[in-house]
Amino acid sequence: MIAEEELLADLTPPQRQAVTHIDGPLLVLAGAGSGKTRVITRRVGYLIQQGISPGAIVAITFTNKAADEMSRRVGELLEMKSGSMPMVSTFHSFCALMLRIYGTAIGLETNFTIFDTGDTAKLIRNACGDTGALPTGLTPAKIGEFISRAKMQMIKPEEVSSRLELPQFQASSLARIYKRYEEMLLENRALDFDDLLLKALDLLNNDAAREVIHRRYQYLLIDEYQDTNHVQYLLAKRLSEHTRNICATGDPDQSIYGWRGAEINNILDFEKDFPDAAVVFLENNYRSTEYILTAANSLISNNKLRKEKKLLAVLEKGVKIQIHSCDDENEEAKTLADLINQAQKRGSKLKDIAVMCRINSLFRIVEQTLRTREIPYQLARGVSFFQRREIRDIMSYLRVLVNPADQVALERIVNTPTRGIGAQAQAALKDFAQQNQISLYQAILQAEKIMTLGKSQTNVIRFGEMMEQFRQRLTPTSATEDIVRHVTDTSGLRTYYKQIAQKEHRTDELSPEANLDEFIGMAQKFHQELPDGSMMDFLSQQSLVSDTDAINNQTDCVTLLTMHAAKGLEFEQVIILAAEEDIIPHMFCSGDERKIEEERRLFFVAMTRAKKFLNICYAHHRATRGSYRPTAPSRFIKELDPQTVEGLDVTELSKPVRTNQFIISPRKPAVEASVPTPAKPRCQYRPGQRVYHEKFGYGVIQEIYLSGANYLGTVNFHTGGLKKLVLNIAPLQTVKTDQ
DNA sequence: AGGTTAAATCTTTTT
DNA sequence: GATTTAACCT
Repeated sequence: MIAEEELLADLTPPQRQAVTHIDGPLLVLAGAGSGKTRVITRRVGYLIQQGISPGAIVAITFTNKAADEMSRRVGELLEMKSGSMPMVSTFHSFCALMLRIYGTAIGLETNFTIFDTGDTAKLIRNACGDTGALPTGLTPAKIGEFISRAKMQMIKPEEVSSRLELPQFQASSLARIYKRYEEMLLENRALDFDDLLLKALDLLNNDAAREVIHRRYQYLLIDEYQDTNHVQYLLAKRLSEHTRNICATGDPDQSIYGWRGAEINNILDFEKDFPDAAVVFLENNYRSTEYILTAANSLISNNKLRKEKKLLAVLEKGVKIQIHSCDDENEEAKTLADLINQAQKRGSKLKDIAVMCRINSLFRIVEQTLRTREIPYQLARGVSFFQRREIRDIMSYLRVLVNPADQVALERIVNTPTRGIGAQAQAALKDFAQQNQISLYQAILQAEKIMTLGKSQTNVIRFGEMMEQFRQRLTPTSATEDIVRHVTDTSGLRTYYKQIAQKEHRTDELSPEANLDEFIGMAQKFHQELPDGSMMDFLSQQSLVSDTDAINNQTDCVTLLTMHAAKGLEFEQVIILAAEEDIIPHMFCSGDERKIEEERRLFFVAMTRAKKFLNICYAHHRATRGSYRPTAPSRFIKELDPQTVEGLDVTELSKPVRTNQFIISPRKPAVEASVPTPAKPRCQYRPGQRVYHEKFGYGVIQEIYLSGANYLGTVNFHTGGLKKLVLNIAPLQTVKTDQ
């Protein structure tokens, strides 16, 4: 245990004030890069140093990665054994844990499965089938979002039409689907992400459970408080009401999850909720150089609904922000690769560079370019691994073992790999289950009684026996890793995917089988880190991973991430791509000033991740969803203090924001195809038109121009990219290009 | 009727 | 660009 002086030695007065505050509510308004993580870590250390039991402390972070990081730092600080560490976790993980331990108090089966968005969509699809209503124009995913929003506002199915403004024809069917969806969750013994929070709240409203939990946790810290939603707010109040020891840290200017129900007012009204709260402002920025901060300040000051505040620079002026104007997304990707090469020449490490984008889909071209230029990169997409077919398959097996009521998982694996239990057989099983009021799994175990199964009967019996055998292996003492390996090998999954790979003779490094092995590796790691952890805990952990969790700080490569995923991180150099209207701010905002302010905060978050170098790129044309369109630079570029930027052509910013017409590139004179040009060959095509080419398939014409006696044009093909073609004769003819 | 192919439609961010 | 729907062909 280290001495008090050591804990406080290198802190500024406000930091010290936050760290040494022990009892009663505390609000730390910490600007970007103001040493917030350090303050939280030290405060946890200080509390323990003052004799508070580590087990009485809960610190809530926004991601699991942040939780691990903080845990590590606290451990380092106090040189503690892992056994007596404070709880550091995300809201969702913490709630899941409470529910696993105390859930029986509110009648919850504690082996519940956690349903992710994919499972949820499946359930909604089924719920629509049952209620016989799929509202037109709504996808299961959309309905899922709607239900999630309703749940976070604690609106019950029967309150949908009265508490939400919806057209009547939608309200009633949505309410019906929502109701059925909730029933089905119950039947599956499953909780969705929202349920984790809601049931935890139920738990805290239960006198017996609350008393135990209150006795256990005496000090609550919540980071990124500006991004908590209403239910999390209620949880926070409940969790701290007995001691009033609540410490919230955050920054209203970094609230970027409003679309997910986060309420910025939680942090703005903290002092109303806790009138005796001590408030500490951390305004010195120790991360970024002055030019970057001045620019960030000038940007964010455009938000009208905001408390005036400034980030104060501590570091030197540094380098101005570089703006890069590019022709299209290909040139942008080239610029990016050049910037990275420059940084390498300068002596920077690749892992100190981040490439940020508003939307994931824009990374496709970037990835291609980085691969051809042989620049190693990592994409912050932790969840995508768990979306893969083979991973969902193996996880479904494990889920059924832990929770046989999990019908979504069971339906997935009953005929994967194919074992002669087809659609009719599955329907027969479901019929039998419904008639006898038993679960699908129980029906499978009673297959010998179901004559309607016909030829499939023996297959079903064999499947049931196999699953039961797996279940017997799953004892509290069995190693998770062994079960995962055993199931992968004996269920037939491995051979199934091996065969598929052979048939398609694909030899990519990320084969399904390799992914299965990687998953086994994850189970192994889990078992090493947590020898007492059960399969249930393993599955819980895997379903609550986030994109940011996948970021690896060890390997030396460029990190590609969305601006949202960048929250809480910092890099020596940040390169922002596609700073264009309709991308950031996203077209989804459509003039809604509050939404645009959130987009501005998002841009602010992205900028303030940079320590020394900040590059902002935009293109004049961009191919999105197959069609090639002109774009305009983001209004946020115009809002940056001109003194802090370099390479900006102001005239480009004053161009008309958007037209529906094709803008003719000044460098390659184009001819409007509709304008008759008498003595010249006729052109039957025009920009934006969809065309078919025998060799390249479908594509969209980008521009047309006259070259000698022929009309030439570039066409963006869905497969194969840009091609130059002769357009005045049909069919389209390819010409040689330098591309 | 079933299976293939063309056209139309929808595009954010994530625990 | 991906996915879903409509249309077409055998």
